[in-house]
Amino acid sequence: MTRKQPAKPRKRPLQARSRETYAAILEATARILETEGLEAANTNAIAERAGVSVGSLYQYFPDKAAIFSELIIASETELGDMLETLLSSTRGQTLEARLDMLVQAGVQQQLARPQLARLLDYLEATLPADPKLEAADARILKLIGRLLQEHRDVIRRPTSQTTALDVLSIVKGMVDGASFAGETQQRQLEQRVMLAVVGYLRQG
Amino acid sequence: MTRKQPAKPRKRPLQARSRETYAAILEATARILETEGLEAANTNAIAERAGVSVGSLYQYFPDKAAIFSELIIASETELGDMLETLLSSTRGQTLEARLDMLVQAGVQQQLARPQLARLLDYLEATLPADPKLEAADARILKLIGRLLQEHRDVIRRPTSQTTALDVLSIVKGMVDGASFAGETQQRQLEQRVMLAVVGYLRQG
DNA sequence: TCATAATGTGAGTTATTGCTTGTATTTACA
DNA sequence: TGTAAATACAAGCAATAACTCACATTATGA
Repeated sequence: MTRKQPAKPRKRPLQARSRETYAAILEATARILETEGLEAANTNAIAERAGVSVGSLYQYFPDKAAIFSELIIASETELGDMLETLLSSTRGQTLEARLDMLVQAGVQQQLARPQLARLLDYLEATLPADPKLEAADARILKLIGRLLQEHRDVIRRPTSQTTALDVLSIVKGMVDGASFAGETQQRQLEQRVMLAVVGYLRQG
Repeated sequence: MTRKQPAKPRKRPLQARSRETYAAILEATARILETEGLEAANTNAIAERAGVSVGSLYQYFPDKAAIFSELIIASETELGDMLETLLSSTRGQTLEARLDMLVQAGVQQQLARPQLARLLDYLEATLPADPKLEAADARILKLIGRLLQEHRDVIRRPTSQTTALDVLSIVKGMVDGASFAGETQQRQLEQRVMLAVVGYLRQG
């Protein structure tokens, strides 16, 4: 995984059978990552846990890094979808109400599998650049940015990409810290995250 | 590194020569981690980069995980020392002024070697438990907690360990996010972090 | 029904990894 | 200066890694 170009993609799973194999590999990787860590997530172990052969694994993923990339993309796509739905279904409500939904979604996802979320965040910084991954990333920031834009009259901060990133970083940082300390109560954590996010946006 | 008890410590470096070897190993590890990532940080590579033999490495570290542990401890001790000095030298000043110093110290350290800081944060969650590491960790939280305690009259939040951890998490999260996005201007970032931290403490 | 494509297998190859061990060199100090 | 302790070296071992390939099985559709 020494920072190189992403290798050429392999065959796409077409039939139902191969789509299951593909999904099993991703889920097995996630499970190993969150229970045994990065160093335990080798391709032999992944294949075994997924109940398939290494050969099958390499039919759909050009190398190990590609599996990690796909995991991150899936996770970010999921979050992006949630945010998109949330934003359009709460149009007209107050900023605080909408932010609350947004924070809820973010905390929920990061807290559902905290070890995994933390690890994927780290991996994203070291994986070979992947346009699909960058797109999924940009989409989330753009969605947050749009929310801020729609309420710019009640926000003191400039409604820039930087502000959107700050909001996202606060959520991730606080959930990481809390879950590391063993906290699992989602509601309380959400409320504290809201304090920080709203406080940040109201000041300055 | 599959989550086991920390192995018995090896010999301590006594003479000047061995203290240099020891330090070189730590610094080489840090450099590899921040430039090539976790998977590249194997003991052979570390020894080579440090300009010593593997044998020497294993004279001072029982295993690879111990090197990482030591790196984290060193980093947290450094931050702890800074906070301690800062807190005692600013007694009597306002909360905002003191927080500003504190945030400055935190941002400075996390932004000086962002890749490394991010990686050490991740490693801390997967390394075998180490009492020294936990102590260094607890010390930082206690210092932040003490600051909050001394100004509890102007803070709306309960001055608990949780609040201290939240503050630390906000700083780490925002610096991680910003450095990932390529931001390097320390002063501006500090100001935004202050907005979040102060906003968080003033609300609720 | 049968040819072809899609999917699956896992032993095997090559390289690397964490770590040990026997030996050589340097230092402290009596 | 001599010797024991401290320090350094690096060849090499056993384990494990990423990944390939020749072959087997299953699905598709004409």
